[in-house]
Amino acid sequence: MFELDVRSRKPIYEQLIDKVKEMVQHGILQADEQLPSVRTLSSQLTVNPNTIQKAYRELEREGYIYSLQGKGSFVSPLQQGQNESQKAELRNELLRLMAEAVYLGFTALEIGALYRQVEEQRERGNNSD
Amino acid sequence: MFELDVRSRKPIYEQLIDKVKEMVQHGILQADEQLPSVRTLSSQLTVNPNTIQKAYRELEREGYIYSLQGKGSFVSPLQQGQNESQKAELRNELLRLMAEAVYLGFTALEIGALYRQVEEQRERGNNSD
Amino acid sequence: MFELDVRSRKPIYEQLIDKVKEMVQHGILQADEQLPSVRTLSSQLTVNPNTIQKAYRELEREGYIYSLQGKGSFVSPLQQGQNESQKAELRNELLRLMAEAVYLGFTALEIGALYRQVEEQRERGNNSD
Amino acid sequence: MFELDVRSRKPIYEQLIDKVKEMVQHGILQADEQLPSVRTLSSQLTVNPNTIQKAYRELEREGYIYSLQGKGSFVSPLQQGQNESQKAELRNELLRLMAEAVYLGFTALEIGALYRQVEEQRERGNNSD
DNA sequence: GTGGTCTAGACCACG
DNA sequence: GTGGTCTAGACCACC
Repeated sequence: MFELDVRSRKPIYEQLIDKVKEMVQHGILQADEQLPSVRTLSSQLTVNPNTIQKAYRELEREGYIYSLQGKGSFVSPLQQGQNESQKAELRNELLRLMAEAVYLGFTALEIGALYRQVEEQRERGNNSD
Repeated sequence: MFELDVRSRKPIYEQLIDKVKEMVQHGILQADEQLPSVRTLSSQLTVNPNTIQKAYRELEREGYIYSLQGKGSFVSPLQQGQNESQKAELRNELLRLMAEAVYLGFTALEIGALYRQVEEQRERGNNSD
Repeated sequence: MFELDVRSRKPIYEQLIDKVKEMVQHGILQADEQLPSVRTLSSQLTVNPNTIQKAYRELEREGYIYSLQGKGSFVSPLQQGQNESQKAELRNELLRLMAEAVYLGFTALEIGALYRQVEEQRERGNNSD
Repeated sequence: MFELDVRSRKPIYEQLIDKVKEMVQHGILQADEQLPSVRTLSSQLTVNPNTIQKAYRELEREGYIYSLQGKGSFVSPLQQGQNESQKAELRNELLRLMAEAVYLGFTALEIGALYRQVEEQRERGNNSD
């Protein structure tokens, strides 16, 4: 289900966060769908439970998932228009990366193509409901 | 000249790398212009010389600056069309952030605006020669 | 295990890099085998941890080793056919040294013998699995 | 005459040493031919005289050139079969580089081709006497 | 003067 | 436990 690269320089818990976000964004994980438990995922991925815990906690903080005491973790329904500070931070990151991309020679066309790629993946996910 | 946040979670040397890149990308630092010496910057920022050196070394590795032995560090002239692996990595990062942005409700217009903002800053830098 | 010459003109971290490469090339260190930790090696060699870390970091950059977060450093399995720029640089170095060797009177036979020596050490290492 | 890369990480004096050796090995500089004076070369290359001095001193130490008091520096005639310690050191360097080359996937054919390339350049130089 | 190497030792992030 | 970051400060190589 999740594929992690333990050799990567990126911390495992961050990789896990990104994977879950990606699946939520692509509609692979639907709203209110239950996520695997910490214990299950830990043994499936042969990763320390604390690492899974840390990823879930961060996903909850960012509003991607919510947890019910004793029941488990679930995907949050999309709530657009909130998280203004989160959006501001993301905007800065995007600016930084775009500036670097333009400097390295990316054209407006290439960047536009990246955007369209994102849109397509999103629609494909939504149609498979 | 450079403003650092020593309390940030982002390492000082990375903050410095980003600042220098930004100034190069915006044309604030021009090609072949000399950067402050490791020692000078170290005392200006009250940061250890090794930390500055680490940042400069990474900037050199990424092709943003070069150093002349016994003379100091200088801004590299722009050489587009190289660093293919660097560009591939950047493309992935951009995809990831855009997907997150779209999910959080950014519209195509907003993202286009970010791109135009990058372009404007670049032109403003180049015109101030 | 490793012998260093602290009085040599060659930096300690470079000596260490060369030693590790040699042991990997000769099969003394096998793929996915764990290297001594930075701290352990540091105290064994009575060399500062930062110096060991610098060597390990460069070895990782060159693809000879990889590190698992919180677990340690390990020998990379051999992946031929990559690192084209690395190979190009090496080719130039070899050309330079061979030209010097020929000038100093090395015969084709002697140089061929060196090559066979390399091959033999490699096979001896692989057979001792 | 000499082309130096001041941006290279390799010290200028070493680059100069290599260039002179190369020209001697290829027969471009003939035995007993006079080299440019330190002062001349210094202004031609816009390099510090001390740097040229250092290169010439090292070339003399290695037996590539000799200097006559007040007259200048001259190319040494080839004296094969001497410098045993020099040859031993060179043999070690060659072994080290070849081992790395083989590890990175160089074939015996490729290495043989490098040797033939050296031989050809040598003959071309000798025929142009 | 410049950057490069190294030490001694603290603190943090990750698992 | 592991490696990663940072400081304070010494010494060296290069120009």
